[in-house]
Amino acid sequence: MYEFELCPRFEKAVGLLSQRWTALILYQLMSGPQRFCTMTEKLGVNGKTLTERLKELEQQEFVIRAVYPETPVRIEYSLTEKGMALTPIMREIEAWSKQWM
Amino acid sequence: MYEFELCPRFEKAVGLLSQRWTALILYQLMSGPQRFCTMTEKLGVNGKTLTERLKELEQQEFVIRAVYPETPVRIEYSLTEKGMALTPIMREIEAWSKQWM
DNA sequence: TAAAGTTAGTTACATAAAGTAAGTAACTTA
DNA sequence: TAAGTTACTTACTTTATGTAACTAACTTTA
Repeated sequence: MYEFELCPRFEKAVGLLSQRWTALILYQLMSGPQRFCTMTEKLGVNGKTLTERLKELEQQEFVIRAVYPETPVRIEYSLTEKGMALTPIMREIEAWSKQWM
Repeated sequence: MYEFELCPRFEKAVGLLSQRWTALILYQLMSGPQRFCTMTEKLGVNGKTLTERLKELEQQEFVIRAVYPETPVRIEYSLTEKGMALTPIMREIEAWSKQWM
């Protein structure tokens, strides 16, 4: 019934960034690999939601999960090339927020 | 209990764009002033949510509401300078989506 | 070697946000 | 005067998110 005249790729990209926490998770990972617990603390996101988001981001190849079988086990999340490519968007948001917020 | 180490302005900006529909509404308005009904049709957003979003965006001075007492009445929403300043962000999202989506 | 600690989650339940569909109000045209 | 248009609002349902306690695997300490 509705006409979707927007570019579907753009809509999909916005849909991704519009999901709560997703943009902040990606931004956080831009400063380097991070562990689960660090991310919950730094972002204030609850564990359940972070689990969901990281799984989605892993499936969509924004994020890689690396397991280091140390003592205790260390699991680190980091950005793929696709994820890294979001950096210019974040830089623009930063620039805008500095000027207008 | 949590440490928020992110720049609060950046967080606020991301929070704005992370709200469902907000980014698409702003993007839609970048192509010029729009009426309520046009926006519901083009975006597929329901009236209640569009009302809420437009009120928020008006309060935060991203959007101006103009009433034209014609027959029938015409109400148009358009971007303020603050709203227009979001264009580079949208352009980056567009560029990214073309390459990676 | 058993208790306590650390890490990365999961589960059950409560609350908040968003969606749907029908309704309202002001006005005009046929 | 009935029907149409526009811009919403309201009541109700569904979905998403949050909280807090729990599990599982492993290690350190007493």
